[in-house]
Formats: sequence, structure tokens, C-alpha cells
Amino acid sequence: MRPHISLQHEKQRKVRVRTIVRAARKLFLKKGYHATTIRDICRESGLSNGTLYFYFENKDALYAHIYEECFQHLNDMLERAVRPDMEPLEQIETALKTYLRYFLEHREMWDMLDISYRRLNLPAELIKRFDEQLQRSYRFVYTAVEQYFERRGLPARTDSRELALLLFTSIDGLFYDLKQGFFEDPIRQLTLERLVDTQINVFKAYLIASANGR
Amino acid sequence: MRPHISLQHEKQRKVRVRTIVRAARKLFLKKGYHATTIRDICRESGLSNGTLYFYFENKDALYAHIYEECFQHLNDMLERAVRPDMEPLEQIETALKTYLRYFLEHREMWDMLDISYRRLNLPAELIKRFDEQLQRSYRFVYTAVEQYFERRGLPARTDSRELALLLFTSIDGLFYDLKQGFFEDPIRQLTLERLVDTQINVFKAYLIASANGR
Amino acid sequence: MRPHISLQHEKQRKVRVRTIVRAARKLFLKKGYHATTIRDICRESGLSNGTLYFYFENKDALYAHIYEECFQHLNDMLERAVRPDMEPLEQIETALKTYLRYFLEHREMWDMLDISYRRLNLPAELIKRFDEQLQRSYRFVYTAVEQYFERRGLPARTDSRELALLLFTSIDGLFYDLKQGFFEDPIRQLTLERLVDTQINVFKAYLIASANGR
Amino acid sequence: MRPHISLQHEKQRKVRVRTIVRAARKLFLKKGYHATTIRDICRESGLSNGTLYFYFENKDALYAHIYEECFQHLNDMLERAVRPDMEPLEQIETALKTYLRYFLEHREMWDMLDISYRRLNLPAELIKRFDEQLQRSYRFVYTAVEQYFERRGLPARTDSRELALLLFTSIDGLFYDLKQGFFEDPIRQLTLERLVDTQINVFKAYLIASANGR
DNA sequence: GATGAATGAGCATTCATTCAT
DNA sequence: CATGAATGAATGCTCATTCAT
Repeated sequence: MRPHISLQHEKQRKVRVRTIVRAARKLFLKKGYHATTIRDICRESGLSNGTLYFYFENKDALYAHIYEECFQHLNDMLERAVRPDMEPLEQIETALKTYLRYFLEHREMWDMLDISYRRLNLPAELIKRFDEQLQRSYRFVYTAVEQYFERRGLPARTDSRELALLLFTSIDGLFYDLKQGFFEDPIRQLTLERLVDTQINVFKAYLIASANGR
Repeated sequence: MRPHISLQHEKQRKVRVRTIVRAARKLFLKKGYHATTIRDICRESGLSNGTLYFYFENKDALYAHIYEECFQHLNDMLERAVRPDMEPLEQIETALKTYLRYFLEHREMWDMLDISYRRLNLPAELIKRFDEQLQRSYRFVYTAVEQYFERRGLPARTDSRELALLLFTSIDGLFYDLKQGFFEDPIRQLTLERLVDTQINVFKAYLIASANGR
Repeated sequence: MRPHISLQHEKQRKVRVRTIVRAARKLFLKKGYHATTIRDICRESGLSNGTLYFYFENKDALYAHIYEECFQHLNDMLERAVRPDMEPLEQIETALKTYLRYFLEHREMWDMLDISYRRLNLPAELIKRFDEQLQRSYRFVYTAVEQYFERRGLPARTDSRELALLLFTSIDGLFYDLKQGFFEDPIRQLTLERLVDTQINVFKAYLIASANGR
Repeated sequence: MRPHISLQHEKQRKVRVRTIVRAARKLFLKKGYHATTIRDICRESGLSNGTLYFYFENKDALYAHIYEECFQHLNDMLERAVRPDMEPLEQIETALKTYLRYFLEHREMWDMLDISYRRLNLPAELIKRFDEQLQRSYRFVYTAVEQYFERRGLPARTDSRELALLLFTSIDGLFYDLKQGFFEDPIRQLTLERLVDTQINVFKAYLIASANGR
């Protein structure tokens, strides 16, 4: 009827949602899911207690919204960076470095993904959606490694999956442990890029060697 | 005076503590620290609400007890397995495989360690103790890699730390992602040992190459 | 912006606070601080458990609020009644009779003041504030007695403090013991005013005698 | 049957009771009735939790025992000090000074009496017993004042009760307020005896004047 | 007699969520 | 749409009391 007003509304709504999401993510990360109260989030957003419930069904839904957004963001970055016309090795390197960039530039999003969504009693449907997003992220490395072996005319199917897996998880492990605070601060900031570089080189060397070796 | 009775008591006490610890660990892992209530733990242990407080000062203390126990266990296993008279490469391989064994045989303990104790507002003294245990675990790989380079007459100090770090974190990442449920079940169980093996080989190849290369 | 609504709210808030305070005071007096539960107070006020915490930070804060209110009330009454232009003897008599009136008309407030706030582990800042209020009450008699001696050209400084003290404490003792239930009911109500009168006369006689005597 | 053993037992029992009572009184006074736990008392007495219940039915009974003991002690002191053959004025003075001595030398007992036993939901029978003890204490001053008026051939019955009352309560008030911490420390310790003296003199003067005046 | 482990009702307080205004 | 007062179930924890040993 009054599309003009409706558009206005839609825009306002999005602004509000952004405000809430930003506040909530900040707090979830600082204090964890349970220690963050709806009150906290509302205070941080400058909204009243009840208003939040106009934009999100409940605390879990808000959490899920943020969680999905983070995944989306990572996958969008990967999609844009990893072009199908690149060489497989370049694809792999690009994927992992993009992942590093995501970690460095959107740390709060990466951290978000780590809080296992399986612990939160989310509805099964949501869990499934998250799982799919996750697989999407992994696929970028999987397919690149597979292409690499394919182009070399190697059948080793499991091998390629295995290596893709290890590639990804080794970088993940680096980030995880960093987050847990398992290395001293000095090392941490100085060489994260170098560490990822080395890790990539270790694998590249192995890939080339194993491709040649056969 | 009456050592018999005292011993009885001591034994009983230990049995109770074990019962509580087992129940608590199970629940902490299933539902996370915050979502696990004292009532849950007591119900699971078959004890009344107040009894738990006879054995543990409070929820945090119970959590800390379990956490430390897990660390202790891992470090004890590493200590027993990694002998100083082994070849450095053997030490490395043994350390990582012991870590794998710990993960496979005492999964619930490994999982426990992952719940970052930094998020829990534990007393500073406890955090410090946990940090030390953690460093102890890492040391097993550090020192082995360092020895390897030393014996080859290579000075590259940071290099060795860097590689030790990557070795450890890459295995950690494997376990982390497995825990988060990032691979499909079939693959998971069949090849975890093989994955770790491959990961170790990847690094061994790099180590040998980099030692030779110089 | 919308002062109308804001005023409404403010008024409603005050009404609620009054309801809670009345209920709490009643119960604190009947059962003492510790034996009075938040549940009791909420039931008595017709509120739900959580609502109280919307108006008072916690049990101690509620207690402190009531306590201070009682002091305030007494001191306000004294301030209004004891005019600086009165004769010292009249000031003294007025102060003590005002105190009696406070006791008779606002018994529940007087009783409140008796529950020593020092036993309650209140924050130091609160204790200090209460101490000041207390001194304010005493000052009314102190200064009057001092004026009396001054006007008579007597230096006896400690004497005047001493007598002021005894004046006040003797009335206090009367009230205390009455409260403890140390006299039989019949006497209690019939002659409290007369008792205070006699007490005042006893002191007046001594004051005059001691002033003349020197 | 075996009176010897029975006597032993009886003695042991009394020792235990004393130990418990001393510990309990100390704690009740330091922390108040509610904040003192049975555990506290047992720890202080060096006994186990259950043993206390062999000597006292429950926490209230223990409290009541102590309370009565304090009263008993005061009345015994008064009985011994106030001889019927003394002059009435001497009797009065002796009674009040004995009361002061009790306060100074057995402060912990006097303090005990102040915690109103009416708040504690004790059985009615106990309350009655305490009331009687209380009346006994007052009687020492009552009768002396009455004798004083009688000997002077004055009928003024209520007058004598009134004055006796005021005598007692004024001293009581002094002690109460002192306990509540209503005066600064310096005054407190230096002149308590003098304050009581003055208070007694004030009354003596009034007594003599009122006896002469009629 | 003595012990101390066990009990469970009860406490102050928090917090996601609702709903009248 | 927005508010914020109200709700009440739930939480970690305490403690008087009991009872098997």
C-alpha cells in the first residue's frame, strides 16, 4: 500500500538489527555466551529490554544470527579470492591466506565461530545450516588439492582429501591455540603471518615431493 | 591412633571424589561449564545437593580439580613415553603419537582441556598453575626439535621453535576440528591414526630437507 | 520529552518503594534482620521475588534505606521542634519530649534504629553515614546543655557533656527496656509520658542545683 | 550401680558443657546469633559436629542455656552484694554499682542479655523463665527504693516504683548506648565509673529532696 | 560416647522473557 | 514501535540436624 513507508521501515529495521548485532557480538566474545545477559546487550545498544525481542525471537536466535553472519562473511571472502582459473597450488595458497586475513582483520568473527554451536541446544535445523556453511569453507581447499592431483594424473583420491584436511586443520590449530593463549605474546604478533607461510611451505614441499615421487 | 578407620575414611573419600569427578566431567563436556548445574552433577552422582560441598569448596574448585587432573594425566603419559635417550626424531614422533593415544583413549580428558579456562574467571593463581602445565606439555616437542637441530650443528633457534609450534598446533587443530564435528563420522574413526601419521611424515620430510638443505 | 509519562513513572516508583519499605520494616522488626527473608518481604508486599530487586540493589541496601529514613525522620522532627531561640532548659525539655513523641508515634522507626547496624557487615561508607546521623541526634541535647552552662558563666565543659550524655541515655534506656519487654504491659502504656517527665525533672533539679551550687 | 563411674561421667559432662558454652558465647557475641553456625561452635570447642547434639538439644537450647546462665550470674552477684541490713540508700547504690561491676567484669555476659530473647522463637516456657529472672534483677532496686520511702513514712507507692524503674533504666541506657558504639572511645573507657556515679548522685539528690520536700 | 558424612530445605540473587501502557 | 516494570523458575551455596559406624 505505502511502499515508501515500508521501505523506510525496512531500512530502520536493518539499522537496529546492526546495532544489536554489533553490541551482542562484542559482549558474547568478551564474556562468553552465558555470562552475557540480554540486559547487557540492550544497555550496550541503547535500547530497552523489550525492544530487542521485537527484532530477535530470543537470545539463541540472536546468537544464531551472528554465528551465521560470520560464516557467511568468511565464505564470501573465500569465494571472491579463490578464482577457479587459478593454478591449484595458487588456489590453495590463496585460500589459506584469505583465511589468515579473515582471522587478522575480523578476529571477532573468527572467534565467534569457535564457540561450538553444538553446545547451545539450538534447533536441529540451525545446526544443519551451520554444518553446511562449514563444509562450504572446507571445500575451497578440498577442491584445489583434488584438482592438483587430477592435473598430475594421479588417482589418489583419499590422499588428496587427507592432505586438504590436514592443511586446513593445521592452520585452524594455529589459530585455536593462539586464541587459547598458548604462546607467549611476543611470538604471537610478530610471526603469525610467517608461521602460516611456513606451514603452507611445509605442505607445498610435501605435495610437490609426493606428486613427483609417484 | 586408629589408622584402620582413618584409612577406611580416606579410601571412602577418594571413591566419592572419583564419583563426583566422573559425573561432573561428563556433564561439563556435554553441556559446558555454565549450563551444568550443581544439581545436575549431584543427581548424576547420586548424591544430595549439599554433599558435593563436603568434597569440593565450590563449582569452580571442582572444575579446576578436573582440569588439572587432565593436564597431569597427559603430562605423565608424555613423561613416561618420551625418553631422553631416544633420537630426536623418535622423540618427536613418540610425543605426538602419545598425544594421539591420550586423545583416543582419554577423549573426555582431552576435550576438557579445550574449554578455555581463561573465560571462567578462575582465581589468578589457578590460571598460572594451568599455564605452567600447558607449557610442560609443549616442552616435549620443543626440546626434541631443538635437539635435532643442535645435533646437526645448526644454530637456527627461532626456526626450531617455529617448527615445534607448528607440529603441535597442527595436531591440535586436527583434534579441535574433529571435536567441533567438522568431518563426517566415517572418515573420522578410520583414519585418525593415519592422518596423524601423515602429518608427522609431512613434518619429518620438511625437517630432514631443511637440515640437509643448509 | 514526555514529562507526563515520566512523572507517572516516578510516582509509581515511589509508591512501590513505599510498599516494600513498609513491608520490610514490619518484618525486620518482628523477626530481625536475618530471620526475615526476601521472600517474606515480597509476599508481604504482594510482589514477585524478582521485582524487589528492581527497586533495591539487595537486602542490605533495602535495610540501609529504611535505617537511614528512620534517622532522617527523627532528626527532622528534632530540627523542627528545637528552636535556637528557646531557653536552654526549654530546648532540653523539648528535645527529649520530641524524642518521646517520635517513640510513641513512630515506634516502628525507633525500634528499627535499635538493631545495631554495626553487626550487619554493611559497607564502611554506610556505617559512617549512620554514625553521622546519630551524632546529629545527640547534638540537640549536647548543645542545649552546653548553652545552659555557658549562660550561667560556668566553664565546666566535661560536666555538660557528661550530663547531656546521661540525659539522653537515661531516656534511651527507658525505651530500650520497654522494648525488651522488661515492665509489665499495664504500667508501660499508662505512665511512659509521666516517666519521661519525671526523668526530665530529676535532671532539671540537678542542673539547677549544680548551677546554683557553684 | 556404679556411682563411681557415674560421677566421673557427670564431671566429664560438665567440662564438655563448659567448653561448648564458652565457645558459643564468644561466637554469639562476636557474630550474632544467626551468623554463628553450629560448625563454628564445634570447631572452636574442638568437638565434632554431632557431639554438640549430645549435650544440647539444638542451637536454640544452647543459646537459652547461655542466656539463663548470664542472668543467674548477675542475680547471684546482686544477692551476695545487697544485704537486707543495709540502709536503703546504700542498698540502691550497692545494687547499681554491682550492676556496673558485672558489666565491667563480665561484659560478655551483659552483652548476651541484650540480644532480645523474644526475637528467637523460643518456647513460651523459656520466655517465661527469662522474664522471671529479669524481674528478680529489678527487684533489688525496687525493694530498696520502697524501703526508703517506707522508713520515711511516705505512702507514695507508684512514686517509688517509678523512681526505681528510672534508676535502673538510666544505667541500662548508658550500657546499651555504649555497646551500640554511640560515644567515642576515649570517653567510654575513662569515665564509665564516673558516669554511673554521677547518675547515682543525680537520683540520690532527687530522692533526698523529694523525701524532704513532702 | 564420639564422629563426620550425608541430607535437603532454604537463602539471596539473577535473568530470559512477557505484556500493559 | 518502544518501553521498562513484572515475573518466577532456576542457580550456587549454606547450615541445622540426623545417623550409621
